Amino acid sequence: MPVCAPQMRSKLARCAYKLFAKKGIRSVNLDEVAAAAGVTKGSFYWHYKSKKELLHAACAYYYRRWRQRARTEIARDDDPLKQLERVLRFSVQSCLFDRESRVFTTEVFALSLQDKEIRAGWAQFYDTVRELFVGLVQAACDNDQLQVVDPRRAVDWMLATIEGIKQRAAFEPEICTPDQREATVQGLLRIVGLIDAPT
Amino acid sequence: MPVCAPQMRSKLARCAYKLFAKKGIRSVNLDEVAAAAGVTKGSFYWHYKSKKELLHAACAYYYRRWRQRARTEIARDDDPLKQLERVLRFSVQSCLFDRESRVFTTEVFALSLQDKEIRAGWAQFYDTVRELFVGLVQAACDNDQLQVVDPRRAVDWMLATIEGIKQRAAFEPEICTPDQREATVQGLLRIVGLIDAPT
DNA sequence: CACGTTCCATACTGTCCGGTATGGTAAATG
DNA sequence: CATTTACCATACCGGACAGTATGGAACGTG
Repeated sequence: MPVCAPQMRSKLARCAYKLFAKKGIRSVNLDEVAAAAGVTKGSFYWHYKSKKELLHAACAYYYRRWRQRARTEIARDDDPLKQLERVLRFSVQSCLFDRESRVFTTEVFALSLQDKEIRAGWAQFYDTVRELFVGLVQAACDNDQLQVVDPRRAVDWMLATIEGIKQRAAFEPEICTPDQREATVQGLLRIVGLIDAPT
Repeated sequence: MPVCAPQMRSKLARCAYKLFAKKGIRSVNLDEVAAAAGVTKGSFYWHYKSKKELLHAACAYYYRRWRQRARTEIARDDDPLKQLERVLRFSVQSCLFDRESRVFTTEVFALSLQDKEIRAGWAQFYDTVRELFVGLVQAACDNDQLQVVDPRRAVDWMLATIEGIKQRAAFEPEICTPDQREATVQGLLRIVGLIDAPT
């Protein structure tokens, strides 16, 4: 008995992510997803029990990939501040230039407002991202490259701004240039340093 | 021949907004909207030619109301900086405490990624909001209450952060307190002052 | 009062699509 | 070789829902 279910299962998740990120989740039907993975809907339902389960898998795929890329960026440098800057640059890069990522996250976020499980998954992802950034800021502080009293607070502000920039990028393609990206990274670093002054 | 079409037309838009903002646009059908306005789908189609046209009307309703409220806040004070603070407080208040507004704007934004007209409407609204804030910042500068070299740039950052806070509020109800609101307003003012330092 | 116009209701159609029922084929197993 | 299991295809079902067809009541107008 052949055992290749894991491959096809993850392939379906990957294809689903691609399609969701291109056309929006609601306007992608399961026939398309199955076709993109080279099978039909009948066999799709052998691997997943519903469209929602597929969406979870697609989210997991996206989350995992984000973390991987962030780790890769961190590994490229030893200096804590540079590491922070690299991950920031990667994040801003995604917001400004990766339309698919924008579409996918926007759709997932919209769905999360109506669906508790989607929301829980997203919240958990947000937490890991935050902890990652907090760790980097903390390290830069320990290394005397940054002075931040409340790293978590500062990171929350920074992440909020990044989300907002992602939205703007959807409407104002003119801000999507490498120069803007660098300016944005520097601005974000300034927010980190600024925001935790006592209110 | 009775002429009350305008009333019912706007009533439908209002009810549509309410429902869209509560349950999400995609999960509201026209029967519901019609019923909420006290009519049936048949007569709905006498007032609107499609669901999309209704959505545009609902957006227009939301946009108009936002501007009205902002104007009201501005009218409450003469001091430019206080005016800015008031509009900021109103914006943050919406993000933190008005779940319906969050749902509606999130859904519209998600749809705007796939639909050119929705996007155009949203972009235009964003522009008016930005100009409003720029005007307030400018006035505060002229009044020597603020020093900002590039108000438009500063406002863009501020608005981005506000959008991000709106997202976080959906996941972290614990940040939705009056204290947090005030801290957020002050933090935003600091961003305005900070961000336009030369890169 | 006849007639057109406005506004509304009822009932229907057509389509999209998630999900299911069912059967087939290839490989592993005893 | 018979049988089971893993994996896939075809064909279908049924519900949800946008949009339409049609008719009726109220009111203004000639």
